[in-house]
Amino acid sequence: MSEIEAFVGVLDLADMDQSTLLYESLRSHYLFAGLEAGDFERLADGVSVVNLDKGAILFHRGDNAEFFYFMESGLVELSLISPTGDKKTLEVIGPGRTFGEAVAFMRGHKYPVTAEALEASALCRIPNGAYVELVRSDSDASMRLLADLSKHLHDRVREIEHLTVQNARTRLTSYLVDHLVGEPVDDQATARLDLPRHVIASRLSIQPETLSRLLRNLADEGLISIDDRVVFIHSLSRLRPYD
Amino acid sequence: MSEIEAFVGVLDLADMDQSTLLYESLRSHYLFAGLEAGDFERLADGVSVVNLDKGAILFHRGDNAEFFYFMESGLVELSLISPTGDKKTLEVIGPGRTFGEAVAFMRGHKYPVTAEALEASALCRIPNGAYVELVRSDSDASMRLLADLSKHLHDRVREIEHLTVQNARTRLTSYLVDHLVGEPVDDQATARLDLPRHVIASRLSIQPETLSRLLRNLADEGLISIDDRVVFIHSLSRLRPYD
DNA sequence: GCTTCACCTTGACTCAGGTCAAGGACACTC
DNA sequence: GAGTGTCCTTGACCTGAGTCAAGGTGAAGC
Repeated sequence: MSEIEAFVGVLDLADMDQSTLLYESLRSHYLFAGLEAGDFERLADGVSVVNLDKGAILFHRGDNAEFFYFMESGLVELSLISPTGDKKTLEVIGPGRTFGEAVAFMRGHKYPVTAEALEASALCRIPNGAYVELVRSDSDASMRLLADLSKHLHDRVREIEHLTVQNARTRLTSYLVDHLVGEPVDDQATARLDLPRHVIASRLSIQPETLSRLLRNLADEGLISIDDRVVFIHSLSRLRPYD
Repeated sequence: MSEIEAFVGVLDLADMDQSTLLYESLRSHYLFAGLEAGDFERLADGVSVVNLDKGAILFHRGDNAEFFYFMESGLVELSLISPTGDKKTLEVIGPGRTFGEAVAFMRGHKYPVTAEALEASALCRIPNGAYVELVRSDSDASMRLLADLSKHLHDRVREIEHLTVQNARTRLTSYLVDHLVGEPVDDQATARLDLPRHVIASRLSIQPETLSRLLRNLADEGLISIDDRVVFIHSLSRLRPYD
């Protein structure tokens, strides 16, 4: 499929109201969060929305890299295609994530991968030049960006740690102590489960059934009491023996 | 093993002739290649060479991060270690690569991982402070660092996806096709398991016993043949049916 | 009142992968 | 050549968490 067919539509972000969800989600991404309001406005003027049909190719490996992208909805696959036609999928990008920004920071480069929509998708197309100039010209902004990126990197490392060296029960107790309401008093505290149970389960990478059972176990062991969304922790130190 | 035992020797890079291989290989690394000669010289003045014995710990998770490192020779493993002693290998760094550079920009400046030499290794130790100053004043250098961190971030996200959506067998087959020697011919290929089995197991977040069994299963099913470190893949397409 | 529907819990069963324990294959040293 | 240590494999068994299926509960709508 050619690049032309790929674009179902490209429209100007400048048309959109600043209060739109799209504008807000772009603004809050770590690549943009550290920018001054005025700078972000100017950048947004150059941003377009790209709609892709399923199977559409956004760019090929070797194409000149003039834009990077922020996913609004859908799924885009980044892959390598060997001379023999074999495809190696490197990454699948979902909503809220960006791709191509590493290439943007290296000047005058070509995309090292091919990007194809796995389903109908909507993306923000951000011009490399404008973005990089913005960051380059403001050393404070670039320092903030470096700090943000390192923080994200660190967060991901912690997430990997949760998934590997920790089990489901430990992930749950960590979640509980991360969601305390108010200050702990005398080793006791209260946590609120504001999200629906199945969403919490998903964030902890477990099934809703398992979440339910784990909470019950903790309650049976006398570590917590549960009243609907409110969890009373009888002993913080017994709940998380290490840490 | 204590940090003291770890250092077989630390010597000053400034003593070295600029024509030495070590100087040249550091100079040509991505993060330093674009620096002005004078800037690089000043940075190199603060750089030392560290020699590690096999098994030596370079730093522990939580140690103050005052340096980042460039690998001259050997192998260093970056890992997470749980309170119960379980280890998860995040990355194995070989010659020509750097590690720890992201930490310089993190709050707290603590290493989020533990670094251990898998074999006798030689590294350049680069002071964070000097490098951060350089990056602050040199927008080209900061762009390169941003590109570097973006790539690392994407790697971590990919790892998280592997851990959550894939099972141990799929992670292993992915690992195999990621470590092919030469080009696949006629749907057949050869992979090399260069790392010790227990390190591969840890990278895949499984136990060595499980790795051993999975390899045996694949061999029993006729998908691969194993000869020590070399794995012959009889059919790439059958090995990874989806993808 | 009675439905309906979303959300949660519970029990019974399954299975991938971990744990424990034993032993084989080398490489080193003495 | 015997002894020792490291690395890997194998077998037997165990367990944490997923799956499937059957309710329970409460809110919203009729």
